[in-house]
Amino acid sequence: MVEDNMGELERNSLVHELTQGRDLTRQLQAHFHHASPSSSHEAQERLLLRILLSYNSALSMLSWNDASGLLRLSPGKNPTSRDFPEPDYKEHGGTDIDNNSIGDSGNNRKGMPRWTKRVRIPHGTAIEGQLDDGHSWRKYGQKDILRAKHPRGYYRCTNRGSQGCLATKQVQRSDEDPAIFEITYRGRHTCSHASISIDPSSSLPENENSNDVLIVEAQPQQQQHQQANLEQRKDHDELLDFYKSLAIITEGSSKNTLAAFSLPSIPSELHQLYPPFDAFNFSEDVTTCELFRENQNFHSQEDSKLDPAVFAASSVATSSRTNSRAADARGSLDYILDPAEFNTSSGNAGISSK
DNA sequence: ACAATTTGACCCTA
DNA sequence: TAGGGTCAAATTGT
Repeated sequence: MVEDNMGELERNSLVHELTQGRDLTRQLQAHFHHASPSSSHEAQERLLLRILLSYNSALSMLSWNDASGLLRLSPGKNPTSRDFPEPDYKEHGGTDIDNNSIGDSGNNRKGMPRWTKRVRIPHGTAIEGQLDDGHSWRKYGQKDILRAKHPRGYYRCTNRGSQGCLATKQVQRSDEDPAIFEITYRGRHTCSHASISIDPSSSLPENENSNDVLIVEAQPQQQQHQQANLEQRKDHDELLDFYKSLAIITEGSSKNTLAAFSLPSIPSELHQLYPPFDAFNFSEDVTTCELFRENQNFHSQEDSKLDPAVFAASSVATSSRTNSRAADARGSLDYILDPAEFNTSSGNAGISSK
C-alpha cells in the first residue's frame, strides 16, 4: 500500500529519516556514557528534539503517502515531476544558468516545488534572525504587487552562480498583520554549503555529527569548564528565545491536517511558559507554518522600521552569524515543516554526506 | 575593489 | 494586455 504510493525518492527520504533517528539516538547514548562538559542537559535536549523531529518526519511521510499517495504542492504543479525539481529553470534575457533544455518538455519553472511559510516577527525582534532559514540569499528584485500594501522581495540562492542552485524565495509582508511575513520558497537547494541547511544532518555541529564521538579540544580544565558553562548558558538562552518565538498556529482548514505531533522534549519550564507550543499542522496545497510569539503586546510602532524594501535583511551574512546550535533547531524544524523537503530530501543537497 | 542591494525596464504568462 | 517575475546597470555598503 505504502509501497505502491511511495516512489524511490520518498522511500529514500524515509530511510534517511529513520537512519538519522538511529544515529542521533546513538549520539544521545554516547552522551550518557561519556559524560563530559559538552554533554550538557541542553545538548541532550537538542538531540532528543532532533530524534523526535526525525521520527515524526518519517511518520509524516507515511501519513502523506497513505493519505494521498502524493505530496501535494501548489496548484499547477506537474504531478509527474514532483519527485525532484529538475534544473529546468532557463532564464530569459541574460545568460542561461544551465543549458539543460528540459524546460522544453513543458517542465518549466512552474514545475518546481513551491511552498509558503508565514512568519510572525514580533516587534523588537531581529528580523534577520527570525527569517534566517539557514540558507544564503541574495535579493535580486522587488516589486509592488497589485492591491498589496507592501512590496514583494525576490531572493535567490547566493550559490546560483557557483553551483547553479536554483532555489528562490519571495518575501511579502502581510496586509492584515504587518508583523507577519509570507515567505514563498521555490525549488529546493541543490547547493552543497547551506550553512544550516534544511538538511538536518548538515546542520549538526561537527562534534555531534560524527558518529558517537564527541571531540572536546584539549584546554586547561578550568577554562574548559568555564567555557562549557558559558556555552551551556548561551545555548539555554538561545533555546529559550527560540522556543519563546515558536508556537504553531493551526492552519485555518484543520480538515487538511495531515500530521500533528507534540514535542514532549521541550523543557518543562518552557512548556509551562509557552503552552501553545504543541503541534504542527499541515495544510493541503501550501504548507503554512506560523511562527508565533506569545507576546500580545507588540504593535506596529516598530513596524515602520521593518518595512523598507521588505527588509533586505534576511539573507546572506546572517545565517553564518547565527549561533549554530540554536539555528540547528530552527533548521531542523524548517525541514520538518517543508513538505517539498520531505518529498525530495533524498536529493543531493538534502543528505549529502557533507 | 568587491559584494550586495536598489530600481526601472524588459520578459513571460494567463 | 495587465501583472508578476527577472535582468542588469547604477548605487550603496564593506
